[in-house]
Amino acid sequence: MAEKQLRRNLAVLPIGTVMKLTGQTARQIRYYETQALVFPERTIGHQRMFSLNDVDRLLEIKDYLAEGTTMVQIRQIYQKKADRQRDKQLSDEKARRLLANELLSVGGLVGQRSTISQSSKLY
DNA sequence: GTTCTAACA
DNA sequence: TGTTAGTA
Repeated sequence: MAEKQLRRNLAVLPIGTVMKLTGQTARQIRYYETQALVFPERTIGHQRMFSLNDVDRLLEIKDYLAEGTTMVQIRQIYQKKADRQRDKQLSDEKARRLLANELLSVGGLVGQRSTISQSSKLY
């Protein structure tokens, strides 16, 4: 499941393909990048390479615009979404650290017990 | 031939 | 946002 999501983030599409996929002009697509709505990678020759997720994002933007949503509003929507994802990531990391610490302490106790039992055998 | 940046009769 | 100029 995480592998699929990883592939969707692979930047493999040149702007010409994205134009056909989204029906948007190169001018628009580049403008949306300046608005931090999509984040295409760059080749060594500075050419933009978009991922499948970028295409989805562009299609979403297209719908928002069709509904009359302004660029400012769209930017805020994705900004907040990005913030929520950042917070979730942070809380996930915190949870992992807590779990890791618990496992470590349990392992430590087990180690102590075995040490105790071993030492009790010695007596 | 495609894409990029910058600029505007 | 369109379009064009000069590049890479």
